[in-house]
Amino acid sequence: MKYKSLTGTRDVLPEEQPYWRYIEKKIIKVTSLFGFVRVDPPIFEETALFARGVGEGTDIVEKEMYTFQDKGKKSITLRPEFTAGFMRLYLQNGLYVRTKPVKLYSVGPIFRYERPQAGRFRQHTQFNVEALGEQDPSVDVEVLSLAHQLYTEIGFKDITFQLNSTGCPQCRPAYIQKLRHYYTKHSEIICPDCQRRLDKNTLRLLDCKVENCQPVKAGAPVIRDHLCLECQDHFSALLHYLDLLDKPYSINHTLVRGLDYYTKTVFEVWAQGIGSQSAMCGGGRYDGLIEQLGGPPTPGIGFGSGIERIIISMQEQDISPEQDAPPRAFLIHAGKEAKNKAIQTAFELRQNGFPALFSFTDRSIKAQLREANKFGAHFAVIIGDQELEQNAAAVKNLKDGTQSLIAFSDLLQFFQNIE
RNA sequence: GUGGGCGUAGCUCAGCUGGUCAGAGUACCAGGUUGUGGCCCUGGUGGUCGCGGGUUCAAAUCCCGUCGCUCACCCCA
Repeated sequence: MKYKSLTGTRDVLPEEQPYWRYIEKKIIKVTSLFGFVRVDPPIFEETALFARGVGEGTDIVEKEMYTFQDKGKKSITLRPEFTAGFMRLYLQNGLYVRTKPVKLYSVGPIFRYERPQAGRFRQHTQFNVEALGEQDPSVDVEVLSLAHQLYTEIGFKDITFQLNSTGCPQCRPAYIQKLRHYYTKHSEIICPDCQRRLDKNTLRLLDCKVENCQPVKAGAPVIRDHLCLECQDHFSALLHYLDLLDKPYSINHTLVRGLDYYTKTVFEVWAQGIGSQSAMCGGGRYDGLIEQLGGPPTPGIGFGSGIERIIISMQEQDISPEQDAPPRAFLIHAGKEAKNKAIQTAFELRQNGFPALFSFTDRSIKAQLREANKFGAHFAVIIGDQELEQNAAAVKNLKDGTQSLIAFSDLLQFFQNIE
């Protein structure tokens, strides 16, 4: 084979489609219950939007974007995440005049040039939710419980949030200072990666998995103890609401997220079976982002959830997507004239809304029946010389094996009565 | 960008101390009823053993290179 799918991309074959349709169905249901409306920003935007929106220093911007020049010499980037595009859409279309919060969602492909591994692809699909224009903690709960209900509806048991607050521009710098100071004292024992994080990405020190760093990590100052009053209040109110709704969470002081724009609330939902990647959902609040992009001060909170990871996790946990296979007929012919009749009948049934298939090749009745069975047909409609003589077809119910002769003129009605 | 593992029929893999080693399961096709499926039985189609080079009388099997895949790190859904 000369051509292969590119690294980190995958084909979704027919067998996997039921998962996709099942999840889409649940997304439509839950978003509508919560009053979120769908928007679809384009898949590519000008590069600067993502550079500013996601953050110049982030790995995504520094090394993971699919950036290229179009024929007009403009720098274009395939979206590496949804949020920046949502912000642009929100500002450009004046959605800020609508009643707040403006609750939006979308589903679509995301592109990041990364080394693939279990549960990670260069093209993956995200379900993304954003609530814009209101900073009350009840909006945080709105978004979190949407995620919770979605996963529960899909069939996951015991969904628990990993929760943290990463503060705001008022209180975070001081905490980072403190953290850096603490780690500097232990700089000789920590791993090389942590050495680098120390000045480049200080918060990420808390995320290190290296054994030797764990004792240092365990003694590190906790951000919750260093939040400003506003952030403290926001966090406790959020916890209060979660308790009120009985949504399980676990406060994770080491949960930090890789995008610069997060403020206050950050959260993830973890799942089994995605390799070392455990986040099925990740998001948080970003109260400064829109302003940073040139808009009016607008708080926001949202999350992204990887559909592929949801599917992997469903398979891991034996959650199968229910699929409703409508009954359908398979036309079987023996002889040329019968084939004509079979083809005509198939088209007539289809035109009247009843699914019908027929065999293209002139194989034995037995082979055609096997074919019918393989396609999951409910009925085999057998047409041969005998049937043609009687102007009727032998209709066999493949579920219970019964068979009866039905006049051609009654066939359509017969099948329409099935449903 | 870094490190480990692997590349044999459409798919999942066995064979890999070099010499019936080109195999199994599954899928596909056909037969087991003269016009009737699902289970079962039998047979068949199907492979440059990733690619290139080297060692050898002889390589899927050893060595080198190369491409690809995969898992993990970084980071992320």
